[in-house]
Amino acid sequence: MPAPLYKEVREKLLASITRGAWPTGTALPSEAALALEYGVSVGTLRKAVDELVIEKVLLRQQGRGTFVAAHDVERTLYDFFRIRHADGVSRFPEVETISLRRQAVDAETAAQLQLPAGAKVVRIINRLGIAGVPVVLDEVFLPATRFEGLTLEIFRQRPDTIYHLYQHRFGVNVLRGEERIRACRAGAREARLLAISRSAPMLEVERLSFTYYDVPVEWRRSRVHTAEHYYVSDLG
Amino acid sequence: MPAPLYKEVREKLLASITRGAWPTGTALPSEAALALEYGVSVGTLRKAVDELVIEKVLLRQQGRGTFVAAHDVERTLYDFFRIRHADGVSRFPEVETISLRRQAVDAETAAQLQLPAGAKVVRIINRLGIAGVPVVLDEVFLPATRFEGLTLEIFRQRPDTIYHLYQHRFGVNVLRGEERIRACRAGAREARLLAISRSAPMLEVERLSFTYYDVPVEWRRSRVHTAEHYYVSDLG
DNA sequence: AAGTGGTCTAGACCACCAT
DNA sequence: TGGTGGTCTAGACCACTTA
Repeated sequence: MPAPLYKEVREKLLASITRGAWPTGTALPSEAALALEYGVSVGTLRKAVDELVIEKVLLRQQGRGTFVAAHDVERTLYDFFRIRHADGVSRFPEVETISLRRQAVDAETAAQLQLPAGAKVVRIINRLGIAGVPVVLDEVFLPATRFEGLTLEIFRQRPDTIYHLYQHRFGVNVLRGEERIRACRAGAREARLLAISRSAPMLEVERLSFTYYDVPVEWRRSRVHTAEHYYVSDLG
Repeated sequence: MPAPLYKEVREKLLASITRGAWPTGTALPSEAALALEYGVSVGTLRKAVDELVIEKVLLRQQGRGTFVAAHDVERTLYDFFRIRHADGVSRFPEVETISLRRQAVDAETAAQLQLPAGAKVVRIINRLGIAGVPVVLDEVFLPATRFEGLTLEIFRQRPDTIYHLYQHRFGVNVLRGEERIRACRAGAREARLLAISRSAPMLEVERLSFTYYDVPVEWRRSRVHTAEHYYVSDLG
């Protein structure tokens, strides 16, 4: 047999989830019911669910059920925001959206997002502050086809995190990302918007984010002023 | 019952491993034998081993056995070396050890390594090159008591990686690390040893590494020149 | 009390490795 | 061929949540 049974079950579950069989935040049928439906034992069904829980596609709660995971503040703060104040405390940043507009994709972004030349992207510029101090300048690129109808108004008035907005409004579930970091100098724009001196050393962080099946859905380039902050990364 | 049975079995296994019951690289008794010894079912024993495999304390090989994991080049390259050439290819760095000496610990390092004031540390300075180009200047601090007998000779003549040396010569198994990254400017030393201009922007990477039970065993501060290289990090 | 996920068991069979 | 880990099953019982 090429693939183990629990891998096949995992695939069926994932297919159902991406198809929208169970909307974000709702409960799946019980493990016993799913095992019966797929014609496998509960143990095998659980092994399939285990994997999706590790990938944060599903969320188990003892006594309550198994749910399609929803992006919330904790997920964003712990998994997708790697900047800490020098005191070590993890705080949620204040996001101030400066602009949002649609434009033709540039070559670099097209390559990262696997878009054809000439495709349209939504470009959003944000300034992030921590405890009132401006620290990050963000440039976000989204494939326009996946985010039709996204306006500055909607982006600014989201009640929760950016990735929660992607998920509940556009059905785009960001599961993981890859970041590349270089040192750079502040340019005129960073100096002005972050109130720092030109040519101050900064981090340039590029992020490519993926949804189900490793499809890229967001490309961003951030510049981080690390005088009173740092970027954290776990090894091992 | 406070802790599940498989957690207790995990603890017993980990205790035996740290006690040195099975030297690094050797095989444990079979799962059936261990289950019998601990008085649990094979399923429960496997669940305990599963966790230690995820933590990379143990290594399973179908048909051969379960082994105490040994640090090798792949582990170092994929888990503990986050610098890539701009072309995206992952290459193993050339390490050139510039100095090794013992000295009294400074306040910062003492706090990180949880050492008392006045304790001795081994301080090692390395220059790392990628494809012949010097890229990183490393300052490594080790608690002297754990690394008695470590000399420049031994450090330079290790056959394998630095963490493999720690493991097989001093019984120190590095399992995970935490890194903090800031932007900085090259100083006189970086400019001289990496052949770059003074005040060029660089990354300052601080790493605290841990062994079993989250005990810190190594503290290092690196400066990385990112003109032709970048640092990678995975999110999610 | 009923329903959910979490733990644990005992055993069968398969895939792989060494000899 | 014999021993190892990998998969899969069927069922019992426990812990937790909700009503």
